[in-house]
Amino acid sequence: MDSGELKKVGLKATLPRLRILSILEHHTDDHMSAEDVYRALMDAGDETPLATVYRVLTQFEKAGLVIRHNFEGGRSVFELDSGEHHDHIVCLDCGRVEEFIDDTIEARQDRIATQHGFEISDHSLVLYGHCIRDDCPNRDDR
Amino acid sequence: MDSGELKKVGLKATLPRLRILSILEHHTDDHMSAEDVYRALMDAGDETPLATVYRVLTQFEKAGLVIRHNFEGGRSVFELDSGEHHDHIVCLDCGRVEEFIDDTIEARQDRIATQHGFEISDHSLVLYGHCIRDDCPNRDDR
DNA sequence: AAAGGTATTGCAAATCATTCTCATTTAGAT
DNA sequence: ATCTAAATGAGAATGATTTGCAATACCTTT
Repeated sequence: MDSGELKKVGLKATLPRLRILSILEHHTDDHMSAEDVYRALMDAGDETPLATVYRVLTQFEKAGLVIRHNFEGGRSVFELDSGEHHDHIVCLDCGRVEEFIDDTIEARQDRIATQHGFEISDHSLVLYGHCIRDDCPNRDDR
Repeated sequence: MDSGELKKVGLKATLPRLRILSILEHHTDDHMSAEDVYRALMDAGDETPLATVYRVLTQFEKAGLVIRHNFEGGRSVFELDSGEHHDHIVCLDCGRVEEFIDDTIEARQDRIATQHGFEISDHSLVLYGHCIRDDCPNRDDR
């Protein structure tokens, strides 16, 4: 168990925290909602209540272990902070999330912020669209 | 009253809708939450319930009159659709919102979406930072 | 290895933003 | 002026997330 990971950021290595960290590390989809994590715990036989999942995820966020995203639809998704910043493309049909980085865009953003008298501390760029894949239930609506 | 505005997009010109449209048009801050609109109505002496505000704003969104944004913090903000797409810079201290457009970024986004096999339908680019202005209560925290 | 103090958990209830139900009212057509 | 479908008002319902508090588990001290 990587209880060291937790202590390193000043968090006690408790069972719920270790379990949730492990799930975030091993799950196929990097981007999980609190509900997703909760269900993954259940599937693993751990009856950790949803409230604890939220609490732990928020602690992880504060500690810099995870990043919280507010994609469309009101619910938050969390991903382990790999240290490398990136932006996202979200499929509105199947919910698939892809990551990308574009240095030109990054550079432009900084310039724009400066021009407007802002000291930028963070940014969020999310492209929403429809992915062209067989396994995507391309909705006919819209 | 611009009841024509509403009929043009296929909405009956009802009192609540006219009032809310008027508020969106005349308010100093272009970006208002449902709660903001609700309070503005109250201040004007109209006791339109919050539920109606939400309903009307959602109808306006569907009709293309307003755009809904999901900035940080879970709450949605609405702005009249001027027809010209733009992105946002939000000050984390005073909440001020500025708008900008950058053609280079726009073009890059399309390219990235295509490269990833996505047909882009929308995007959201929000820069979060701290603005350097006297009237901004530059918090000492962080 | 056992004890103690404090952070953390579990549970249930609370909160927040937003949506829905349904009876009543109203805009706009006849 | 009348009628009908659509819209509103009021309050309850919902879904996501947070919080209060008593019970429990870490980690340090002995």
